[in-house]
Amino acid sequence: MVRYAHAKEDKEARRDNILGAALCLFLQDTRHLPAVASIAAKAGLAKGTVYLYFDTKEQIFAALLSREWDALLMEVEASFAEPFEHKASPIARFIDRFAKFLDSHPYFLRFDSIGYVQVEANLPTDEFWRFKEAFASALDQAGRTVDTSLALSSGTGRHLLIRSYALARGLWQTLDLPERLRNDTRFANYPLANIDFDAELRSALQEYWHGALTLPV
Amino acid sequence: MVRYAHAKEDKEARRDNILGAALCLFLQDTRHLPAVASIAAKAGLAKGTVYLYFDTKEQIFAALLSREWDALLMEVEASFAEPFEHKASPIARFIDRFAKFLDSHPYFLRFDSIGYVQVEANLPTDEFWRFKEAFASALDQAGRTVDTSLALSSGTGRHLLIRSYALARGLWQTLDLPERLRNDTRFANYPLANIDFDAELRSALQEYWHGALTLPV
Amino acid sequence: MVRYAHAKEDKEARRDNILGAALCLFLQDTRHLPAVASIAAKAGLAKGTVYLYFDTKEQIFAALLSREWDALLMEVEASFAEPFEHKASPIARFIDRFAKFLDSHPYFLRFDSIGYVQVEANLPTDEFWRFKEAFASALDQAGRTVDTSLALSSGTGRHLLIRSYALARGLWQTLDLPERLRNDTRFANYPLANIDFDAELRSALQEYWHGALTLPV
Amino acid sequence: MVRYAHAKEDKEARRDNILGAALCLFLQDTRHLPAVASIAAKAGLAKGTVYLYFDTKEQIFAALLSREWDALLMEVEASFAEPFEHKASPIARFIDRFAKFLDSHPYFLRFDSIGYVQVEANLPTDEFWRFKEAFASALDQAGRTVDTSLALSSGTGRHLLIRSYALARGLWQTLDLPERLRNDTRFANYPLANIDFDAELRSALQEYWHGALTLPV
DNA sequence: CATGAATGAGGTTTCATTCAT
DNA sequence: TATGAATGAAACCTCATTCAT
Repeated sequence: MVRYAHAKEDKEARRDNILGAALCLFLQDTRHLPAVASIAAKAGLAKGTVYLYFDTKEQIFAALLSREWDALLMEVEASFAEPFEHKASPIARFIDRFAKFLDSHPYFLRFDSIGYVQVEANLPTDEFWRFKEAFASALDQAGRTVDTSLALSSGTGRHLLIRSYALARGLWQTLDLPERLRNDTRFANYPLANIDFDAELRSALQEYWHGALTLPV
Repeated sequence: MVRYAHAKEDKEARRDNILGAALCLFLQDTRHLPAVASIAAKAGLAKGTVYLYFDTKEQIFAALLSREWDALLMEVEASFAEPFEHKASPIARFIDRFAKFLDSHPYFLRFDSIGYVQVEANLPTDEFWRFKEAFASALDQAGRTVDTSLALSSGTGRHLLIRSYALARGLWQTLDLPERLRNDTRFANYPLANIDFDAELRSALQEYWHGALTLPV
Repeated sequence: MVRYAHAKEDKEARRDNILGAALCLFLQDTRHLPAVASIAAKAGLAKGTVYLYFDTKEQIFAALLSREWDALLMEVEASFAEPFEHKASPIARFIDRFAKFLDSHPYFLRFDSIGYVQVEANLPTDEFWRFKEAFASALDQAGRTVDTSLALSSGTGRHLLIRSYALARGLWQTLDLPERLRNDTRFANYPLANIDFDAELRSALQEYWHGALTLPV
Repeated sequence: MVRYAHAKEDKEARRDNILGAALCLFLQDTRHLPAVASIAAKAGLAKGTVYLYFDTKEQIFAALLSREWDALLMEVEASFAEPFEHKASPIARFIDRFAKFLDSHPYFLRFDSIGYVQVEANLPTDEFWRFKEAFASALDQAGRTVDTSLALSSGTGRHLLIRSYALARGLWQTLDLPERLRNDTRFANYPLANIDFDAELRSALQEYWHGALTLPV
């Protein structure tokens, strides 16, 4: 990493560096947004430098969220856009990939959950709309892909995706418990502690998609 | 309201008073937990008085959440426990009551969302488990009522309820936007702004329950 | 203990009760004055009741201190006033009794030390002077007894006592460490932790009295 | 004073500045540790700035105490280490310098007294040990200088110093009265109010050292 | 571009004391 | 006399952000 990021590519590298540091710290305590000071320290930068790349603390996390959302929606599109294989229906493929994505990005749902509360609440208005519109349009596009793939009426795919994600997010928040309480003796007795998120999600999605596609109008 | 709440009923009234003030303030800015100072002011009390009734700021909100959860789960149980009327299946009745409850308690989902982040993260450990266990056991009971009503295998009802609520919570967080942005001109152009939460939720629940009950094992 | 202390003797018993509770709590954390609430609880009374017997929190501790001072100075007087035994000089007897008293009243020096800072600082003026004058006159009297016993010029005995006590108090503060740090591993390595207060005090007093009585004017 | 203390020397100046402000405020009410807010105000800084230089309020006062202790013990060492002059024995020189130091640092004994109660009780454990060990080792060194100068057996010097200081501290606490009471009419009648601390200390030290060095073992 | 010192609002909690009951 | 609910002034500390260097 250069010391003075004058070139555009160096700047982007530095920006990524900051994002990486923020993510890393967030993973250590997923109910709190890490302090700017600690992000800077982790990135090997001074506090002020972080503010050369982001206007606001929340902007950092909004950027991270956007990045993750893009990745997820690309995954979704791929599930439906890829050439048909006759053994796997695109829906089963979608559920599998969706669940795998969330499983391999354990911070995503935590992040999004905290994002609803902490990030959206403090994001400067402009930034907020940019963030939301990026999300909405990526979602639209993925929804259209679903429509095409499954020959649904326009807009149905988007609904399906929104609800699928709603299920995932809602389940997560119901089942997740703060790390610091995992060692507590009472944890073992907590009935919801033994539910496996991944299995639960797959099962819920199957039920939901089955219902959505078979329910008479 | 008496000045000195000596009698047990007066104490409860005061406690409720504080909870009411907290809720009222929360509704004005649903992404932040109001400060204790403002809760006290709203309730017409001194800051210290609030701490006579609650040990911790988070305890106030945990109490509010518990109270809401109890009300919701009682509603759910009622949907399934009441004598069968042949025109409405218990499921349709459940969906209707569930949606109505959330519609008439607009803060509930916001509250629960912020609760996941702010309340759980800072609640003293003991209080946390009391809170969680109350939730889990009320949920268990409601789940059993569903099992009985629909003649399901044990534990299925609880799953159905968890997923129903997950859907509600997840949808809410996807569709909700901070009040302060409702007046923004860009709001009108935001595609997800025009989706009606109540309708969306009912539709999603119908799809889900239909799927859950018809999906071959 | 009666419920309503109307009779004078009942009142005094209640007052003593409060003093006892205060002392007991103080012994558990000798660097902080216990809270009035905890004193009341320990005494089985309501907070307000304590204020029927003492105007101020500090008054409680001033009363305790006075009581201890009286006991100590009586002990001192006894050392010098008792009939001569030829094997023990009154000085050796004084040192022994003085050290024993402090050893068996472990809270005295702690109390007095904290008293200098916390009690005197907040005692209402009138109360303060009553407290100080009681001390000064008891001291005077004891000093005169020393003068008589040792045939010293007037006022010398008081000096000797003041300085003896100064040595005790100063040594205590130098050697004492907060309880919470006694378990710390670093405690073992702290050179002053191994000095025995009682032995140190006896030795210091012997040196001092020897010097005071032999130093040529 | 520069506005931004980047250079090391500027930082030290600022630190000293804060210490000075703390000391100044302490002198105005020697029984209470001043609030951080007032220290900051006095130093012309924001509250947060103070916390850039000290982790804790108590650390400020521990630093002041350490500084004073170093100065005092250097003075002590100098008394004994300087080349012999035949008119003044090192002991007389020590007593003179010691008394002068305390006379010209009127806050030292007050500070140390309040330190015993307020600082030690609340200092974070690590900081506490650093503080105590600095004291113990400076004391050890000074004690060794005394040993050498007076040809005493090892460890005797330290004892002599501890007891000398105990005498000073104890006398101070016995004779000192809160400023606010100096104007009180009753002050004039208080017998201990007329005792001059400096004279009393010198006399007590002479007696003690004479005794310590002449007492047969 | 990079730094990191300075800012200061903001928030929680404690507790001596009062006073209606 | 006894109670204990109510008070509200402190006090400490954090941290996002600014800005002189």
